[in-house]
Amino acid sequence: MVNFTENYYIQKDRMYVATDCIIFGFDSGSLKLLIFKRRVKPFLGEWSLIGSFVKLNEDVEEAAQRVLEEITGLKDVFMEELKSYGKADRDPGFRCVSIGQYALIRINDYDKELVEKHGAHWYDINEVPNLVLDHNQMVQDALVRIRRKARYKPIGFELLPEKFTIPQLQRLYEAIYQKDLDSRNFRKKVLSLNVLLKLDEKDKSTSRRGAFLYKFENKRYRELLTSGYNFELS
Amino acid sequence: MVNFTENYYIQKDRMYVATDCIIFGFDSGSLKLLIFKRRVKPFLGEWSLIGSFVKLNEDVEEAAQRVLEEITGLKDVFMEELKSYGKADRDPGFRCVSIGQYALIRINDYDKELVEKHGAHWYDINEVPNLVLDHNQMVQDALVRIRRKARYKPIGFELLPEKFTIPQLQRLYEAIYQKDLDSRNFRKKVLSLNVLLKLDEKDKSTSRRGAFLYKFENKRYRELLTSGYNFELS
DNA sequence: AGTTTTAATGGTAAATTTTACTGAAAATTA
DNA sequence: TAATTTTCAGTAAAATTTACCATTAAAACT
Repeated sequence: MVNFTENYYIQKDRMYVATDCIIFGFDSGSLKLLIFKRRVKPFLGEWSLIGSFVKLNEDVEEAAQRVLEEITGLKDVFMEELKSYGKADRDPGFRCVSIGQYALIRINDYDKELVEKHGAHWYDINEVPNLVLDHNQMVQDALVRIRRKARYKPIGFELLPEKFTIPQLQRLYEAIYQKDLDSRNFRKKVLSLNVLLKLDEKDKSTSRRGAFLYKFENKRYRELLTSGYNFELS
Repeated sequence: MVNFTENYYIQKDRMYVATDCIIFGFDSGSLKLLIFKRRVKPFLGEWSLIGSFVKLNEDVEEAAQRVLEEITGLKDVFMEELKSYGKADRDPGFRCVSIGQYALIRINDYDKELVEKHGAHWYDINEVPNLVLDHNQMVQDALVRIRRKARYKPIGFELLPEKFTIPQLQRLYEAIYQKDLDSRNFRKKVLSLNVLLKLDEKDKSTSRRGAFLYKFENKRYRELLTSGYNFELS
């Protein structure tokens, strides 16, 4: 919510706008959330999402991208607004409306040192500890959102490396939907969407036989969209 | 966005939060939007959504309900957050983040005099004039949202009178999805959802034969939800 | 070298859902 | 009482989803 390292001088009779990032990754078959141990008061030592005030001359979206880059070293991360959190009493110190934004990142791309420097930790989505303020609510809302959105927009690919196998993709969707999928039916369905490019390479890290690698063809997807196509993967 | 009748003294070096309401109704087979001719500077005489600053001691949601009640006389209207509009330069006068909220109202319930007193007008969704600031964008975003959401949540009923006929419901969905639906298939589908209660009354205002009236059973719907049911109406 | 093991694939048949379509019933108007 | 209009019921074809079996490719283990 509020990053006091920025040394703002807070005034009680003013409205502030902040943004908080709900950062998701995918690893070892489950969704992960990146959270931070606060190093400043208030809430020193407690777990929290990462966030910042929105500056007067800065777009809300810019603020979120700025925070995310400071923490992960990544630019142009997939990020979308979740919703605003606008209860008058949500922050006991002063009045602040926070705009929640969820980010999907490829968990191996980020700058590990940078992340550790900020006291961050990846938590399995089912083991997230208590967070400050309404941050647990934000996480739950974000999960509901991506579970819905993954059905009709290809956001899942933001969580995978550029090259991935069908079984990997399936494990991702199983983690998102929290249910097992039939591998043959999943393959049939996803390939029928016509947005995956099969490569000549195999990934042999997880199986003996090895599985073919694929790429998501964003350009193709956008073209199809213009002619009434709709992505659907449940 | 900003209601200057409230006589705020705006300061350039501060952040403000406002809320704007995208108010939808349904009448004569099409979706309508309630907009206002501004009676104060700036943008005097131009069309605009209705909105207000969010007060320091007020939830964002409360602010929206307050505005809506001032204008339509209605309390407890169905309203949900759309998204925030946070571009730094969106308002030329000062820095203001607006939280867009869309409301669905039963078009005959509102207080006509009150609405007229505020210089308001219902516009067909396809004939909305130029609005101030980014308000046209808000309307478009809200339309996309309800077109999506109507598929999986029973929000449509918020736009109809408590008692409605199946053909009425169908015309509503046709207006939302902008495509014709087969009446027999629509009826079959909607009745199979098990959330409509058939009444003994008929509505004869639109046809000779008269069509049976139905009610949406919210309680039933909520019960079904708890056991893995999902509403879907396309 | 051959057998076992394990995950990745290709395929097919049953079950379910969606789509397309015809016609009768109920009331009003002429 | 005939014509008109809108509601509403049922069924067959088409498409999609689901539930399975079988084969393949490569590594691991005799």
